[in-house]
Amino acid sequence: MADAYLADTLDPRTIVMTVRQDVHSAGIPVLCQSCEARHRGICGALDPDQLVGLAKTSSKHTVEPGSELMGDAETVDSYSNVLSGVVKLTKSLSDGRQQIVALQFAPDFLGRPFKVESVINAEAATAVSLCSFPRASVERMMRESPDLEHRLLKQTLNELDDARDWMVTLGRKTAAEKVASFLLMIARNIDPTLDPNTNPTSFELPLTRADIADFLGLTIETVSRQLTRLRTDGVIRIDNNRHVTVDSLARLASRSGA
Amino acid sequence: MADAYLADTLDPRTIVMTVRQDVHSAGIPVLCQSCEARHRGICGALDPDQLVGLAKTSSKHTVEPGSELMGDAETVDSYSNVLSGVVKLTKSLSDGRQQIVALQFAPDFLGRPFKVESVINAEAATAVSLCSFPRASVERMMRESPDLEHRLLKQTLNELDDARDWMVTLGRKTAAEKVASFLLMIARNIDPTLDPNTNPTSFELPLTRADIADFLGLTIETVSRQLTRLRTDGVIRIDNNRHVTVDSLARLASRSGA
DNA sequence: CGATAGTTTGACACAGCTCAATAGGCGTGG
DNA sequence: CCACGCCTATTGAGCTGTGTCAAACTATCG
Repeated sequence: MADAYLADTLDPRTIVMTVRQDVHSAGIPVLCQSCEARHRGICGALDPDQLVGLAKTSSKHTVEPGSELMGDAETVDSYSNVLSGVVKLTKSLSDGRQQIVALQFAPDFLGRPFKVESVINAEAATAVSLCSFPRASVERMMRESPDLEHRLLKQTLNELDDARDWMVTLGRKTAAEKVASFLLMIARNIDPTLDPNTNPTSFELPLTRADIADFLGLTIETVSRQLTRLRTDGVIRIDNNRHVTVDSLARLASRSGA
Repeated sequence: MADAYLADTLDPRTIVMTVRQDVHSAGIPVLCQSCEARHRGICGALDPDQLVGLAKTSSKHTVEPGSELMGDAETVDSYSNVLSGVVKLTKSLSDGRQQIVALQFAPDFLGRPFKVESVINAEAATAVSLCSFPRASVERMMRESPDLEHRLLKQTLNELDDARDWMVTLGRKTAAEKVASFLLMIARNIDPTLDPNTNPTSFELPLTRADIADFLGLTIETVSRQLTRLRTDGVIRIDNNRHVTVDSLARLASRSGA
């Protein structure tokens, strides 16, 4: 969580270009140059000048799995982009029952604008690297750049679509279908370019069994039983509890209820 | 879903005002004057000139319970504001299992911008009155008025919060808690000014038992049993299957698991 | 190599589902 | 005004998928 951000922006390469507003990486802070969020994420809405401004107060850092990123009922004082890893957003009932309401992957924007208090918990599911901005900077940028708000609206609409898709999974699918849906969703998010016909695929599960249960509205035991069922039926292979190989995505999809 | 919208906007009263950009209802189309959406909804983002422009192509109309407002995989060519009544948004699995993923009340904006196809179904749960705009008009307004997009972002963020709250209900609550949560949610949405201490409260259920079941991820029978249980326990009273009276909202809330 | 955290497996219980019958609300027509 | 039929809601009886509790297994790491 160091604040060594000025170092990067003072790098000589930052000011290599002479022509302003040039084609591509002209005038772009080094901090941002190889950043995925600049292309697919919300930073893509900013021009080089704005990026330089934002980069002055932003910082990259990496956190351990399990770290709290945003506490329930805590005041939110910064926003972040997820650069790598997986963040889980959770909500809890007073008696401790928990539900994961979303997973965030790179280059998602993390934080809830226009609300001082958050009733959601954000926690690193895996090792996560983030690029964080002070709340005030983001809100100023948003006022200056309608395109930034536009991108945020688009991401929010996508998250809303995802949330509603997941509501169907939670409300209407069987345990077996839930687990298959989960694996499918992970496969697609870990490798967004994944072609349904590209078989086999393999990936690391970013969540423990307990997390998967909290995401699917099931118990650990039921998740485990359904995974072994998929394994014994030859739909997936599992190594080291975390590494999953799917021979036929279509076969997995046919078990997901969609 | 008739296209008789010009009738209203040609009404002479529409062009009564002479002073432009004036304090309050100056220059505001009659169509909009007593419209809740102009105050609490997204139309509040528009100045009188813009309102006049939008009103030219907009139309109020009323539909019967059960009418489809937006078909699965149908091309969306208009957006609407809900002026009264309740719209249910549903999603279905291929074998017919259904989940209601949201209810929309006045003055919600109805439609999914930036996507030509919708994978969601919208259906009138009660009699519904709408104010509809051609897709193109709304999108032009959005480009012209960042504040409009800002309001849309805010509504979308609220809907996302609602969806995630409901995910907890679907994934982690018992049948009894689900039904109590549902009644509480309806009570709050029918009368948004509802003070938790204002007792008793009473309202019409906008949904059939089947709809409630689809919203809660339960069966009709379970919903019915839980309602009778709440009734025999004296938490609610039910007349004519639809009219519910809650003597103590706090007592209902304590059964909702929140 | 033991300790710890995560996972799997088994036996059993129970919440909620299924199927079936009954009851109530409401409009239509006699 | 009642009789009928239709649709919706309730109630009952039994079943089953998923939860609960407990024990065994496995991976990882000091």
